[in-house]
Amino acid sequence: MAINQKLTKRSDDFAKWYNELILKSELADYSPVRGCMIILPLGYALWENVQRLMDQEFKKTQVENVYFPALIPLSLLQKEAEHVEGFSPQLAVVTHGGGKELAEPLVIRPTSETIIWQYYADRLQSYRQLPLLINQWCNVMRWEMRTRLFLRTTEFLWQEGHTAHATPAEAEERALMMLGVYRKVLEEYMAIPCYQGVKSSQEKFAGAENSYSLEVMVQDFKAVQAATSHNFGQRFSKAFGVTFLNEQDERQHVYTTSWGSSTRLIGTLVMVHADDRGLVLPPRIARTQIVIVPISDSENRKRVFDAAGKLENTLREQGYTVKADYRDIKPVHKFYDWELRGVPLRIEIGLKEVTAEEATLVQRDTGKKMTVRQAELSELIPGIFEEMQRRMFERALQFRDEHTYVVNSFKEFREVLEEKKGFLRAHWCGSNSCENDIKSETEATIRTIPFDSEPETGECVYCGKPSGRRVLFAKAY
RNA sequence: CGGGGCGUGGCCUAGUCCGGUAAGGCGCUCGCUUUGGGAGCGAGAGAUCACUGGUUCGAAUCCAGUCGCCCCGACCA
Repeated sequence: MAINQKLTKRSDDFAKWYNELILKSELADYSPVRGCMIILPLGYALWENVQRLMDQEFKKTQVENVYFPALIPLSLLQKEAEHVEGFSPQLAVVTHGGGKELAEPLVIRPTSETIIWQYYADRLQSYRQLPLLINQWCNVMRWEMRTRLFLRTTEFLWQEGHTAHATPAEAEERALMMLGVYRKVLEEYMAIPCYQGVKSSQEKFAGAENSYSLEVMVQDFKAVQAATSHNFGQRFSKAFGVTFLNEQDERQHVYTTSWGSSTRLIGTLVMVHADDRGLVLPPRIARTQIVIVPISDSENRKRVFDAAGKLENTLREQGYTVKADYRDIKPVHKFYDWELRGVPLRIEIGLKEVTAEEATLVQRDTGKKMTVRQAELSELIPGIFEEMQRRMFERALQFRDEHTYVVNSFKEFREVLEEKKGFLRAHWCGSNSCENDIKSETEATIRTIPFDSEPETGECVYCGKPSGRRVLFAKAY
């Protein structure tokens, strides 16, 4: 029970605030294994909502769900050199089974490209079977040196989509299409504004030809990569021999993509919207959209509770997720409790309201309080939620834009990063060495080369060589 | 793997310097009074003081070692 607990302020200690918030709001808890977490009902409900919305969007693009095993023979992983090199430091390996040492070690999947393309190598034969569009919802493990609840855990839940195409253009189109799906879910449902763009060659996924990502600014001005989409070209199909006969009766390797998003989204949601009172959840993603708090003395309890119950049923019939809180504790405890848990709308109903057939509404994001006639609720609430959803997005967007700076020299780069933090739009010559030097000197990395970055001649902020466009730098989680 | 912090009822902490057989607050259970921004009184349950070894008549406390967790950095979604 998270009653009577005060939260560290964001401005005092952001990391502490974040951890306390996750634990106190009961999104998740620590587990016996370092880096693994227990996702509690509230956290899991948010994940289920993300899952449901995303799954619908995937299916609209003809993607079907599958399930591949969690255990992958080590040798399979080793077939794509760059891929295994990228992942080997992070692998969890099973060496024993049934009390005996295994002939071949099995890795717990860090991602499933290898086992999937190994399988389809023999199944794909004709262009008529393409495109292959599959996705799976599962857990993966990547051994992390440093973990953080939701944002980086050793085991996490995610979806990984995998597609195979007959042409490079189709693969590219699919990689971008799925990035668009992620963007829609983040912006429209989670109220999280995203920068979208392509990763620099050093930041891209192990084995990918091109990686795209959504980059989000959270309240301590750092960047979170919220979702990624990769075009692998023929790298995996060549490593695993995934070929088909095209319309000209020619044997050809397929072009593959993969795209993923994870429970990290929950951490991002928290870091973008939550405040010093607790979670702030957008109405479209909240587990409980409306909480009803009856307020009464013992004399009028039945009357008030009955009215609250009636309201609860009405609102539920209208399709909202509603919780009426009949616990025998002071109303003010319930206020703090549900604020901590981020419920978008609270309806207070006491003798006053019952008598006047009114209801008092309090909006979580602004704290705005208003008293309205109960009869008006059904037409008012959709507007309140729509406005809240829009307001939360706009607020996050404004925050992000206010902390995104255009810088033109390395001196300015360092100063702004040091003093103002946030994202930096700067020219970059495209060389790995400048990227690396900037990283080692400032901790900032190229988060993305944004799609909306207009061509613009300039000089690399580090070496002064010509550059054709600005890229986005930031310190990242 | 480096740097820092911390392990004492479910939670937060005092007690550790200076050894004497575990204390307070919160929460929990029961009863009564309360209920519009963190209520009150009464009764009660709940602890191998992270672990192992040592010193001692006696260890939460001293000594040695081990383990675990969190935070900050290097690796990564």
